[in-house]
Amino acid sequence: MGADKNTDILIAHGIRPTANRILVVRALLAADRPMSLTELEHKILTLDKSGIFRALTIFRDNHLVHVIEDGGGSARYELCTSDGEADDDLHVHFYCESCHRTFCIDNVPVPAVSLPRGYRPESVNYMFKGQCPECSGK
Amino acid sequence: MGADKNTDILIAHGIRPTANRILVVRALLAADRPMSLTELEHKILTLDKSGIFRALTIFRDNHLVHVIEDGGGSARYELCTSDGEADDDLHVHFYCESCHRTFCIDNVPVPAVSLPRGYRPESVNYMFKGQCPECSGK
DNA sequence: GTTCTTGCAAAATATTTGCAAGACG
DNA sequence: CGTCTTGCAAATATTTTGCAAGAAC
Repeated sequence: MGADKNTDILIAHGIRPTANRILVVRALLAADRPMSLTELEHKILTLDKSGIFRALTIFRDNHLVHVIEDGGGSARYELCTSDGEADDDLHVHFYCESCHRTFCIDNVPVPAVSLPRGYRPESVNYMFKGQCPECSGK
Repeated sequence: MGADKNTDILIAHGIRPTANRILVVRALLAADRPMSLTELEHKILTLDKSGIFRALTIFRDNHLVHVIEDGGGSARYELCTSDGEADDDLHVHFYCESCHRTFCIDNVPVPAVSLPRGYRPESVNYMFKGQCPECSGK
């Protein structure tokens, strides 16, 4: 194992741990909610958005991040908590239409449904839209 | 009631039935799956995309269409089958990553979950991504 | 005539790619 | 040296708005 936790995460997923990729992993770890490309761009000032995008693309292909579409017209990325390709750490998300943040409802797993014959699902996304606790009280 | 079914749908939702809006309703009715703005633009040649967009915006505000985000980076619209604002006609959707179509899984309703206190959901979206029957066989 | 709607253009936002220079093995 | 990565720019794609002309009430 390497000396750095973020480095280990990358290596464990078969991704070469370059300096930029470690920055992206760190930013995702520090965030407590799924981040959009633009949000990451503002958070990682030393790295161009195309660099972040390419890192995220690799992460997605190597099952290191989930991609979810919120209702705000942009994709969001969050680190997978499970190892491997199972993607079995899925939980419900909530997009607040007032503050435009996307929350993880960590303790609410995505309920399973069975699909008709022939469909081969590879990922699933259960997303609410509405008012978050902070905004619904205002 | 008016003479035309599409006109009636619009009036029933409190939307003035202009010629362009009737065209958009007709296109949505004719499609058997949720349509993106671009798809509708190609289908309705006589109407500019901003006109379609504004019609869809009104439809959404008046609960005549659902908006779902597929995995392909664009929003899709489908007619609500229920009346009123209940939005209780929700079903699961499936986005095919090969042919980039979005399917309604009509006979699979969205399973309910309970959210933590404070969240005020207004809509919900349960979306699979993967291979559709047609593409998974290839 | 006042309000609503339309068409065109263009702004705003988001995503993705080309390419040459540099880093790495 | 050959491959992978980076940074900058720019091309795409999508969504949204401004505004003047026209239609509806």
